[in-house]
Amino acid sequence: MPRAPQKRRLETRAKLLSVAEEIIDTQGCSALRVEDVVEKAGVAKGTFFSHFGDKDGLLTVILGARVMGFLDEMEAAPRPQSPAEIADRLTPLLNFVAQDRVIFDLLLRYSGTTGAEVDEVITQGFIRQITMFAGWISALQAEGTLRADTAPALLAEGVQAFLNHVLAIGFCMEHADKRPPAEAILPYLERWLVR
Amino acid sequence: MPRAPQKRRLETRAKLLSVAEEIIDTQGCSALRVEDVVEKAGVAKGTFFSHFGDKDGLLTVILGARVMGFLDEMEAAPRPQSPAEIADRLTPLLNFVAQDRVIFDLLLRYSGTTGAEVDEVITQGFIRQITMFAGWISALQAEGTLRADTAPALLAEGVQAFLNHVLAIGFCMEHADKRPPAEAILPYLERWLVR
DNA sequence: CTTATAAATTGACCGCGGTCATATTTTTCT
DNA sequence: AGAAAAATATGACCGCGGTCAATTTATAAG
Repeated sequence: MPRAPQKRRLETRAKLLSVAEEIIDTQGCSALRVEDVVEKAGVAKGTFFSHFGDKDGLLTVILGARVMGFLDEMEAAPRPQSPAEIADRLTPLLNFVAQDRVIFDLLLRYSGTTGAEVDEVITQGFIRQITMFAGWISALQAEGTLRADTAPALLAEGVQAFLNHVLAIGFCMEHADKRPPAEAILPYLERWLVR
Repeated sequence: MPRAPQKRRLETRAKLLSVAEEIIDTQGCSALRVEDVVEKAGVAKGTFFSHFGDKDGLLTVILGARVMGFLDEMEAAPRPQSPAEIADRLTPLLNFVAQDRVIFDLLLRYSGTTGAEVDEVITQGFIRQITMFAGWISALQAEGTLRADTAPALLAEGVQAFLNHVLAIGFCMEHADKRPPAEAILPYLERWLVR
């Protein structure tokens, strides 16, 4: 079994993460360059890759943590009572993902990982998200608000599909259709969740 | 206005395209390297980029043409009479896109471009595809087969969303769930298109 | 035919993600 | 404490997409 990491390693990792987060917060994910990170952190390039595998590995850790934060908020808020309220709950997460194509691309790459590799933060996030959707839907089905002819799991997957769809659309028309994604998704939810 | 390209330029372009297509057919899109293409075509690197802008530009031309071929087939076939038959019509295109992540990623990047830049082949392909879906749906609504409470355009967009969803899922679970995408999409179509 | 002008091509060069044999530091063992 | 072993860090190096000032080739003008 692998030995616990030494203090030095944890410090190096923390340094790399904090430098990277600062760059992301000030310049966005697209501007993140590994060479900048290692230079500002005062470590060698190889060290970066021994910690995170590749650039996506770093992004996975940082973005995964942020996604988890949004999921915490969603779970803390009262359960939505309608498609419109579901769209409301999604707003912060959608705006976060919509702000940068790099975020969307990275999340999408993991958006179907429901099986193996559950160690990945992002995978856990997706499972949690789908589970949460299914919980919302299931409760609303019981109250008679949503269609009851379809399993909550399938409906939840569909919500995920629409979510990715409006995000993808948003990235394509650079300036046209400035409608926020949470608004764009509503027509789909109303048609998909209500019978 | 720009002058017509010279014969030499057309030959160079054709050579680059044929070499690239051969590599794609034998080794797949992921294995396509610009340096290989220019070497096999006997042309300098800069020439490649003066023709296609970037690597994606080349892929756009080649994959766009192939997608158009699939759309031709779909339009030639008799109009589908049910969600299951819609899934049938989608099968060749879905299998094509599902064969390589690079194809999926590239198509997705253009999948919402309905406004400007209509000169792009892929954009035209998407518009054509959505229009075709809407046509199918509209006809089936008139026959009473599909739900008539929702505009064909919105239903067609939803089909597109599910299509991308099952493809994304397919790429995530490397080996598990070997179900072909056309089969995976059916439950969604039945719930989305029928009331 | 010669010269000016535009089109097409060239290849040295750069940026940046990623690798790996080597060096340094920390831990373990006697 | 000192030696062996394991963990960590290093930086020269590579692959490959992409750039651009300079060169060659084709077309138009005199």
